[in-house]
Amino acid sequence: MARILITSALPYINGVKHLGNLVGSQLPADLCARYMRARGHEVMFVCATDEHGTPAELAAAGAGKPVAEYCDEMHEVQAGLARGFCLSFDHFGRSSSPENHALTQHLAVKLWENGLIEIRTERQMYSQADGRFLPDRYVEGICPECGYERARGDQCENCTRQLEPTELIAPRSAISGATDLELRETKHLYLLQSKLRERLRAWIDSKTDWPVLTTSIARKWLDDGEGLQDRGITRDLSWGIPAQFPGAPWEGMEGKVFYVWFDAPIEYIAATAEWAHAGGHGDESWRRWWRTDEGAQDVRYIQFMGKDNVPFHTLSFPATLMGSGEPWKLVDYIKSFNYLNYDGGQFSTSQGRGVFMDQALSILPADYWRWWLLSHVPETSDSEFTWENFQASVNKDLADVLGNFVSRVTKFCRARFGEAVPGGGEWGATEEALFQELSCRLASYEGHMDAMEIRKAAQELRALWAAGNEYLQSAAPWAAYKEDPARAAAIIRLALNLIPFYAVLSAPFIPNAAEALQEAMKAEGTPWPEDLRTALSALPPDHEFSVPGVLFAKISDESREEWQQAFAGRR
RNA sequence: GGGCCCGUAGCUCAAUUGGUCAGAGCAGAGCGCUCAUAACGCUUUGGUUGGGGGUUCGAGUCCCUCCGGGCCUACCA
Repeated sequence: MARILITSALPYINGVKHLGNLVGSQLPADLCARYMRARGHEVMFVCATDEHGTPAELAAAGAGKPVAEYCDEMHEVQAGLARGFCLSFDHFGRSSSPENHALTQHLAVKLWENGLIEIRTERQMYSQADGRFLPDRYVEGICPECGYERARGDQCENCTRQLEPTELIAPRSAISGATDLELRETKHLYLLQSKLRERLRAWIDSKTDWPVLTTSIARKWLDDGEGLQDRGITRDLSWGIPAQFPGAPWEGMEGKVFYVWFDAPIEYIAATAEWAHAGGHGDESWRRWWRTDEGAQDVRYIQFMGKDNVPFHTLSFPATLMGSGEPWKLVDYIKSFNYLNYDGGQFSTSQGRGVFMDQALSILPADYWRWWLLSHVPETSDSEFTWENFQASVNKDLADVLGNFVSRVTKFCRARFGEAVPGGGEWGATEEALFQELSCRLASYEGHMDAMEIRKAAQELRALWAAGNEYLQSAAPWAAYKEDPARAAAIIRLALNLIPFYAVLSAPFIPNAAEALQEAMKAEGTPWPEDLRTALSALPPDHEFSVPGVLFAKISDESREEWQQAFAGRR
């Protein structure tokens, strides 16, 4: 038994996330957590809402609420959606928690003591009308290069030229449109990542099993131009973790908070502390996951995230932990994902294009989405959601291959033998062939899951389901029943035993359906099949069961077309 | 501008990292079965691997070039 620490990139507090966000971190992380638990490993799976930053403040203002209240509400919304999708977090925390305040300040102080933080003075656009400093991309104006009127302070979308906000002609606030912008001096803490460059490089170089996608992004940042740049880790905002020593002011940092990207990954640790406190456990119970001097030396830590998050997880966050000089657990494996596109384009929050988490659950059960999303997860390149493909996958894989298998077996048994596992008869060569195939495919499934090759695992799982149908076809219990009812009983006994077997194997992908199957077969608590023959004899003769209702209803062409229209986006 | 990734059957994706005839699922065609959600099983059609050039005994895989798509470029998160 191993100890596995799993974190998913934190969903930003600002609004309901779409399916592309879900499949890019939380869902595959949940698959991993469920699988690892099923294999008997001790798992700590944490996630949280990422609540700080300018967009949260603006969204709260837009909703006419204090930002704390807005975050309270949105956290509950996101937590509810996470439950709806059966995301099995041990704890779903908040980056605004007291635990994160304390830990973020603690780490900043350590970095300061180690000479890895310094105060720098810089000049930044300030909008009097908005009463706030504006991040570069919140300043809009005319591009000095091409004359495009809606260029942003970081880059002109039209001619792709990189800009400074001060270069814009007729700059205005993207928030209010105010033009009374002025440059003001402001002081900020900078994390001196450049001093940690060689340590980070050595660490990245040691990760030989990481995908190219991950290491190449990290190396790019390490080596591009003048190498890894120091990074400002504070902002002039009111909502956030105050940039101060624990309980004491930090001279020059009055009224400033830490930058959201400094405190967000620290929340991985803090969320584990939140878990401990919520459960009444002592501090040692979370520290054994995160401190290599307090038990975490044998922990395997896996992070899940979209590719846009890679630089922060390969460089900034490790720099924070390394630079503290304290023995914090660093990530062992990063599983990063590409993007999911929607029907020939991108998901768009602003245009309402694509399916969002709340909408998805309002039209179909979570398992349908989980199966499609996981079996099409953008592992190697961007992938594409189409309604036709979704309908075909759900109908074929879930309804026809798995659902119908359960249906035909249980109904046949009920009609011929009643709702209990029939005894008698012998297993022969046909069953031997099935055992051979199942044991081969099971090993392959486990191999793919261990390596988190999710698409391949899904393919293998489907093949395991299909093997049940193949077996029924070749054993033909309906024919055997006429000549030799005992033989038919033996066949059906094995087929019935396949149902809890499938339930256990499928649970990481489709937990609700798996549970329904276990319940119907009265086989709750079935363990992972360590020995195939034992597992397929688990339901003994006379064990009662009930015929489950339709496990997966098919998606009709009418529904598909209706949804296709409904989610195509405004305009 | 710079960097990275991708392009394989009508569709969604594989191909043990340069090595047998480029494989699966879906869709299409044919046959079989009748227990089942008109479900299942078997067989089968379909590819000059985006175009062109090169290296090699051998290229989907490496190099060059062109075409098409995507991502990153550090103050959105």
